[in-house]
Amino acid sequence: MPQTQTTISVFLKDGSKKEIPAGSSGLDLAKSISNSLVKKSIGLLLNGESKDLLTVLKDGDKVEIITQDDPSSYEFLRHSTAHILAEAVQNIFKGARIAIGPVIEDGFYYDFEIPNHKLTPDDLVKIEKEMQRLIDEDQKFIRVNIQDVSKQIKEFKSQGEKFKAELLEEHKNENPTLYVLEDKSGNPVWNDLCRGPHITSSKQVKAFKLLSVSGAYWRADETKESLQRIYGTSWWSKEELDAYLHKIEEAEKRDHRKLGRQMELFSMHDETGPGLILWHPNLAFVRSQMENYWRELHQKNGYEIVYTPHIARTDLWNISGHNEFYKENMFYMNVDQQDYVLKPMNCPFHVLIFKSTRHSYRDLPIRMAELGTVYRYERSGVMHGLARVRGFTQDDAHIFCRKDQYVEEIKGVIKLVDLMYKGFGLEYFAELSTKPKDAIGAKESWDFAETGLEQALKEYGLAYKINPGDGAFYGPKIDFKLKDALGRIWQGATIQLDFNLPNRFELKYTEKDGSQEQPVMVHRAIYGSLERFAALLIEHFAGAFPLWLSYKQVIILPITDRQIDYANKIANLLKEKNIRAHVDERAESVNAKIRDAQLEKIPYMVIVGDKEVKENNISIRMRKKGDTGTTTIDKFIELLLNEISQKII
RNA sequence: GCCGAUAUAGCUCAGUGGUAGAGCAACGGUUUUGUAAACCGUAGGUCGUCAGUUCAAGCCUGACUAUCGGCUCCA
Repeated sequence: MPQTQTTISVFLKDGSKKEIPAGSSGLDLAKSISNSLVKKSIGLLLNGESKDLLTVLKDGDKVEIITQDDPSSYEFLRHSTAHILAEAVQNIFKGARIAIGPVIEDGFYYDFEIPNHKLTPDDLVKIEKEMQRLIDEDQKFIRVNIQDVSKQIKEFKSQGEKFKAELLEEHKNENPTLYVLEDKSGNPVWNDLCRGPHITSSKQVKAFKLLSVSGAYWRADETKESLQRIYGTSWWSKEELDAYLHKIEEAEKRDHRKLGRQMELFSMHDETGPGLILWHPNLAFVRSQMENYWRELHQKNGYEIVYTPHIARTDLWNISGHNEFYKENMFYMNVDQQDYVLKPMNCPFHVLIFKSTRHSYRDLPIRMAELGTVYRYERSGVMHGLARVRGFTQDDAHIFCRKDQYVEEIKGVIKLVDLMYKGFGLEYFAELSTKPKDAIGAKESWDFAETGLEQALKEYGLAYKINPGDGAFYGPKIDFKLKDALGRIWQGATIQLDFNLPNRFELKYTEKDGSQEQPVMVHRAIYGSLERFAALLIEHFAGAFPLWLSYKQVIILPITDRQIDYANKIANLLKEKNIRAHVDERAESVNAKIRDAQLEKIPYMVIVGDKEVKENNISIRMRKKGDTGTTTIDKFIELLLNEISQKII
């Protein structure tokens, strides 16, 4: 008699085998393991793919139960919260059409086309209320295979859901599924075309918040429909949500634009125009330290420093191709019936310097560096403090080398990047961007350039990620991303290969055998732009710069004006050692002086009263640690000089 | 550039059509202080710009400019 199989075997995360009744779902599996697991179970990692908890398991499946403790569980939650958002929006705004609603870092968004209504922050409150109502209704997420695709497309179209119809048409051969939300009595109340996976019930959404509204385009294409986007976040508990909101607040406090005003770092003015920065003394000092450090390391590492003008005749940009390919980003001017361009890049000038003498193979590599200020027309909506501006200074350099030197040169740049970032205590990681679709240049050039970059990364031993198709049209690149104190990512150094300019300017050098060869040209920047890097430093340190970058390093606070002379004497001793010391001579209480110094984020306060004068010592208060007691002036100077020279963070 | 919001004293913000307000900062005075804010007083504004509606506009309407949240683009 043939036996029907009544049990199946699945393999758990630890590799162990588990027998369960045929037809069991992931939830059944969890139940068979423990009750506490059931409570925390959210979804499955089934044979390496994220799946609903209710997915029916098959014999031989590898199953991992995703619980709330697992970071990937938030994708289930947030994606599902996005669906509830969409349902709520459609309940409130009849005729609203839904586009897409993906999970993003720490949250989600959903795009809508809402005829005749512009969403306001007040609407978010209303929508949140409706979402809460839906959550409380305990709606079930039911996965349904779309059997008849053309029928479903018709249905979407008849409902006006043109975006969903378009998406389904596109994915019709990928076993498309629909997620239906059912109310308590099992009646379908809403659905969305979706691959899933989802949580099982709306009730699992314990803590969510809608954060902002903004504009977006259908398929991120500005020629297509303009949509309204709602951003939100969602967490397993109120505590988690509060912690997240607190983190956002902390980030806002560090915003370099806010600190820029508070700490008198920089300003911008209507009279100068947008995206043009005025560096005030406090930040100008940070910049000069950045520049000095840069100069020192570049000179030590075989770079030669050059200066080039801010404008050049359009002729130059015609040769370089910028006047053709970069036109919409350039500022033009006409003087004495001559056309000039405000430089958007430094490279053509460096190329001209290279070209103005003949080069032997022995001369190479030539590494030419400049802190070059460039101007680029940026569209009006994109400016952002120091991080995105129209005038900025690049720590630019161009390396002209032979093919056989190329990999070593790239390794040299990586080493310099590593060295420079150490001075700021910054973590970073690398990304390799390869040939894009609209690339120019021969395939051999691209292959040479890409394999060379990759080889350099490997030989240097730096981990990297590949971004296929993300290179510049004229060559591949390595990007360095910096991580700040809050874990946020900033664009840092970039290394780019350029086969375009050597061609256009017909660059040559003489080889051993007398033949004329074209040099390889590497374009690189390590800070990227001094403006953006300064923004990063402000936010990373929350304005509390390390000693070597601080404009005011020490402030001396006499307790009464009897100690002013003594305070000035100490200030002079410090100044003799090139330590930037100031005296707060105001007729304020010590508490007020301390508070002001603390708000100014001055690293060291020296407090002197009658006691210190009598004992010829000083009392130190550190910005980070508070009162650290008394010490001698000599010891204090030694401490400071060490901290400065070591660039201690 | 696009979608949406905002623009009041140096800064942060209040002010729903009828004589422009607060706190901090600034300035003057008093206080001489021991580890995050002493006290009193003075001054400071064509309410982003330009037009319109109204007997009357910071407030309503429009255009422009800038900023903010995004999109797109990017160092």
